[in-house]
Amino acid sequence: MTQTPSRKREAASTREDILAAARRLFTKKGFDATGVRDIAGEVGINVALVNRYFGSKEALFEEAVIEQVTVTHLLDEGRDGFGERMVRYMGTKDLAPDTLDQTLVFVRSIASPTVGSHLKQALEDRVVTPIADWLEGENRQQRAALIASEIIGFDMLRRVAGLSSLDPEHIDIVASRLGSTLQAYVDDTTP
Amino acid sequence: MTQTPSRKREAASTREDILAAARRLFTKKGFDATGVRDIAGEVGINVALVNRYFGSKEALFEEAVIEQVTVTHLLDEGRDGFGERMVRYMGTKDLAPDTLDQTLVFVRSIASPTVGSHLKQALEDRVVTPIADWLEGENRQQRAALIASEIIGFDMLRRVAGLSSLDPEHIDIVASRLGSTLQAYVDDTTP
DNA sequence: AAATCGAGTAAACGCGTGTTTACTTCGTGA
DNA sequence: TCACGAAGTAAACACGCGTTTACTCGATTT
Repeated sequence: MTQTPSRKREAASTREDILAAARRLFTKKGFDATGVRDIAGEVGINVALVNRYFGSKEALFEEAVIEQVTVTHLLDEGRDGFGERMVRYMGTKDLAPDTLDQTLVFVRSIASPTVGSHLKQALEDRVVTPIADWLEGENRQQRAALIASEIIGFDMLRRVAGLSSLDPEHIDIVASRLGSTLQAYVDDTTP
Repeated sequence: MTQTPSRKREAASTREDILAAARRLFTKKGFDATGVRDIAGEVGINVALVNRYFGSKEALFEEAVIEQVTVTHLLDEGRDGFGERMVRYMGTKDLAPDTLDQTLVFVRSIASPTVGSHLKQALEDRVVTPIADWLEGENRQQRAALIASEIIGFDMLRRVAGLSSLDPEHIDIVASRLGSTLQAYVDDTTP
């Protein structure tokens, strides 16, 4: 009597769909505020499949987010002009991204009792330390931490807190100021 | 048969105790991760009293946290030497405060579906705008937003993410760098 | 064509949450 | 002194969460 409207029936692509939906929702609302039923609903599948494929919501976060955290692609273009390049990249990002966004997911999940510590570890191991290794000179770890704090702080206030004075239309003012600040940390020159 | 071990029976001081415990726990774990039973347990009262005195957990947060957000006391000493003074103040704060800490409660509650928007409004109205009014020259709103982003970003990575390279023992290196960066925003000089 | 095994579903479980209701206890003013 | 109102308690309510169990369906394989 009750017919079951079933899905595509392709394990691999279903898994990828879950990962994609998880990245989108974790980015948008953070780990705690995102329910597994939200994710399943977005994909159009039953809730049980999430735990079937990933074991737990926490393990899904690990694979969908933590394992994707990287910063090396931003360092490839070298140290020259890093500051302004970085600010322009960060300052013109879309306010409502539909893919994994590292700053947003970090800020919105860092307070989570479940995955907060994992995010801290990822920040140290996969963000700050690679930046420190990429730098030259002394006090690399501190300078790398300061570079990260500037970028995350800026991105947080613009896109999470929604401060309109940091909108892209004012990007030129911001880019020259914040950009030269970052560059000073990169070059190890006192500004 | 069941005797009820009752409390002090003083409404005013009980209310204050709830406020104090709420500030401590909201600071430590954020709004969503703090339960009303946690707060009541810390005070040593029944859960029902929280809603009795404050109406709801959200209203309690409003009175305990939002209404307390201010930045004017940091601006009283004037613009000279603001940068280094600010960094030394921020950089030596205790890692586990037992009182309301604005940065911690902000970062740990900004993703909350319930109070996140209230915190954004408070940041704009009670932090950034007062700083902007305190500044001189052009582009005050942007410079104020950048000052706030530097401070919050630094405090976030040091105390929320727990980056050890930003510990107080390295405060001198950080203070001269981040301090002069902040001062440049205050003085409106390109660094 | 029948058997098989994995993809997908439906439904419930146990738990914790914020909130509310009904009751008990105590200090105080007429 | 005694009743009245406020302070506090106990217990349940309704709901949403992550997770698990039992089942159905359907494509592939022999």
